[in-house]
Amino acid sequence: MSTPSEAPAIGPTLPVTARGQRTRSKLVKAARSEFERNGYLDTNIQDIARRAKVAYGMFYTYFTSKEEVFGEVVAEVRDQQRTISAAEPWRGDDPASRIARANAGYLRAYRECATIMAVIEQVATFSPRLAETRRDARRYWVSRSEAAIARWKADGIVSADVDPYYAASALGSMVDRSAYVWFVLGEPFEERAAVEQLTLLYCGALGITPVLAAPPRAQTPRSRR
Amino acid sequence: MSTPSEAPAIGPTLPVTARGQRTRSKLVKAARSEFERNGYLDTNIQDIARRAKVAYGMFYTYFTSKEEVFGEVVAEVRDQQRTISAAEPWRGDDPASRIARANAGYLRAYRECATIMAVIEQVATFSPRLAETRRDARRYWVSRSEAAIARWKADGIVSADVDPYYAASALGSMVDRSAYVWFVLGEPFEERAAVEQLTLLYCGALGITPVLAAPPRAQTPRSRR
Amino acid sequence: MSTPSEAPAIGPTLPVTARGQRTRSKLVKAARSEFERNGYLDTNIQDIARRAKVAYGMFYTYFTSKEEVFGEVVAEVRDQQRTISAAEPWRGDDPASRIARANAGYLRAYRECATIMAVIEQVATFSPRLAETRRDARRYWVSRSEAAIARWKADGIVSADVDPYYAASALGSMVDRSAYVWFVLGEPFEERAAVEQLTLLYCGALGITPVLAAPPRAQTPRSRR
Amino acid sequence: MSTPSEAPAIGPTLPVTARGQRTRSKLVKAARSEFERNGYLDTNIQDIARRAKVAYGMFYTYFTSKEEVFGEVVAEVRDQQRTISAAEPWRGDDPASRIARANAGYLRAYRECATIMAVIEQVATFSPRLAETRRDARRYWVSRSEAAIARWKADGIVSADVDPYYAASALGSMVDRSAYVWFVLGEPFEERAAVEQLTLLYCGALGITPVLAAPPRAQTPRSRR
DNA sequence: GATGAATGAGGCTTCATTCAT
DNA sequence: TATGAATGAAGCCTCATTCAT
Repeated sequence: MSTPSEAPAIGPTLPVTARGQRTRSKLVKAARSEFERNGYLDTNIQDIARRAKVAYGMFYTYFTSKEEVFGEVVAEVRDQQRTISAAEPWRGDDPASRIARANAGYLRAYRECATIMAVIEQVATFSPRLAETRRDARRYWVSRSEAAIARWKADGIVSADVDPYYAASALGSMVDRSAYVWFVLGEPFEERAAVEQLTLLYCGALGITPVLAAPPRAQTPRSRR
Repeated sequence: MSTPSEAPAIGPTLPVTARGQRTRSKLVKAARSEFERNGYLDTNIQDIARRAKVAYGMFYTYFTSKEEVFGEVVAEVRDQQRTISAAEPWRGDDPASRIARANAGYLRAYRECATIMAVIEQVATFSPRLAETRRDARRYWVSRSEAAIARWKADGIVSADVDPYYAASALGSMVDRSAYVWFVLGEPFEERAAVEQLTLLYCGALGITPVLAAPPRAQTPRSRR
Repeated sequence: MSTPSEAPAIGPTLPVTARGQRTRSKLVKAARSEFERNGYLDTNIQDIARRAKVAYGMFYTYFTSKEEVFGEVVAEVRDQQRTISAAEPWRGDDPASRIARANAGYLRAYRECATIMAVIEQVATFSPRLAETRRDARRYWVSRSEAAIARWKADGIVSADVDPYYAASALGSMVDRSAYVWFVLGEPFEERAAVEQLTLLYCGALGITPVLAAPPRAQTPRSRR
Repeated sequence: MSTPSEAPAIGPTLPVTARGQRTRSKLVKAARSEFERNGYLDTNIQDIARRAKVAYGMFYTYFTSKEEVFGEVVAEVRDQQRTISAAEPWRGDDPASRIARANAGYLRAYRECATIMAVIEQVATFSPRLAETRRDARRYWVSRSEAAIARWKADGIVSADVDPYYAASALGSMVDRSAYVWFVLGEPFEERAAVEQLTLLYCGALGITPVLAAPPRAQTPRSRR
């Protein structure tokens, strides 16, 4: 392994011609497919070029390294997920509704990108650069949750004992890790029930009394074990 | 040569003499150190042998591959953690006390092995074998928690809406991932407060009214960001 | 990494450009030279690349292993030998003439490739694949001889006691092994006399009365110890 | 590979004690078994020691190298074969009977040691030392045959055209190689018929009229092809 | 831009042989 | 003698990256 830390954030040259742009984007697509199929470590440049049906050397015309193209893929994934979770329908303004919507959106977005998420998780364990990126993303939504919780707490909706920072961090970990455990590790679950239970737990943890209409009882998936 | 045939392929054996045992354990220790220092991928056999101050080939006298020593290290870590969390003092028989004790033990054990835990997490992302091991371990404690929650639910201590399986899984993820985020990723936190808040969230999520004596208010760590 | 999965594993391909073709054939030539100089076992990839004046890794661009280039060399040798023995002038249609021509051609072809033949013999002792190839070649010419002998036998030219299969096999062995003993092991002989005597023995064994004009007496080589 | 040429012909020290002798001979026996099972190249010292149930280092107490122990095995094989072929019953004093007896004995001896003979053939292709040994043995029996043929020729029993040296060499090759082809390569044959046909061919080649009683017709083995 | 050949360092593994006990 | 641990050179193969055309 090696994680050069000084490479520019964007490839050698951005393509000028339309043909160049097409080639570059074929490479990104191919890279994503290969990463999804074989993981980061077992994917080599040859594989990517081959799948993109592009000459080997072409890769280095647009990217300086495997890590760089991976960065591109990650950015793409992030956009995709943002779009997906943004598409989650609004459910109401009360905390429970917001939490439910966030959880549903998160799981849905995760599901759509589960395969590549596994790889991102993998790379984050050895690439300082990607780890940093992920940490930044994490901090962003933790601080948003923290702010919301703090607000709710000030409003008396959230239990006074709750520390907004720890709560945001820990409950964020709960949702994020559950998605990984279910979608990536393949532990048994049923998505609708999962969202509902996560929301129930999340609200309960904060001391929020859900305004939800009586939800259907969760069905423990039978296939597990 | 060309056809190894269906060779017996007798791999490395456990050392017979005291000297051999010393050497082998020097290798395991060295391997752990190197893994902790450089991660799994950036550690090579040469490094391990060098640090153990034995000849290169010695490694293969006792292990067949890097993955194999790593397995040994993991087993060692597991034992170490079990010992640590078992040493956590008893706090009471009620659910909240048990939960608090489990969380405290878990975090403490994690803290002691944080560096190698990062590496284990890394390897689990690409080694099916280790991933399997981890999944087994996870299932074990999830099912234990599930059983406890189910019992409490039957006793009316836990909210009727809670599904024991999802709760065990998600709350387990919360604690486990929080430990990773704090100890490995280095996000700011203070252990005592963390235990307390995790417990609070865990209990709240289940709808348990803590029997805890009035706890000191959690201090949001200032150093965070 | 640990699981190459059921990878497509696209091996080396034939070079597309003229330059690549040149390099590839430099490698084959170099391989043959090295095999001839040091034998199969004592030739390593480094040697081949060095002699071809290309980078080490280049070898693996065109071949997967030493065994593979060797196969190429063997094919080349086979072609060369076929060409040589086909060039042997016609001597007549009678059995003795045909036998004489075949023997002369065989020895001549063997002589031209004696050094590499020694290596082929070597590899055939431990490479099942090459052994198979050789066995096939052997079966081919044994069955051709067998057919001829059977024909001659039917025509009353060959003794009735002779079994065509055994005769073809054993006399083939005689010629083949003699070539090895003389050209490879360096036992003393003189080629013209050798051809003549082999033919005499071959014909006599079959009970064929040679139509040959009175041949000059064979000269036992004096240099033999 | 490496074939040190200056090693002493006999191991470091010949064992003095009875126990030492037993150990040494266990090693030779084990070596032979391993060589037979895996060939020379794929047999390592560890295998030999393990099979002999003797400590690894013990090997070097009695032998300086793998090649040396192999030499020992070869000597043993040679003795065994000599014994076997000497046991072949006498058939008469005439050339045909002597030839028949020699061929029968040769094939029988070869059959008994076929597996190790394959290995000896293998090693002879890369070990100058063993090649030398074999060449000596070959020269010995070629010159014996040559002498016999010369005698028969002087007696007018063998055709005047035959050159005793070439005849001895070529017919020796025929028998020797046939044994290899049949016993080692596994080409189809039936031993009794093979001996008979070899003898027929051998005698015919020399122009000897066999005195043999009318032999049963050879049966071409049906399993071939 | 495009192509694919060329480079060579780096890591893994084996195993004959030597040595300490 | 016996034991088995220790040594380290040697070879194999991969692949990220650079270059010539």
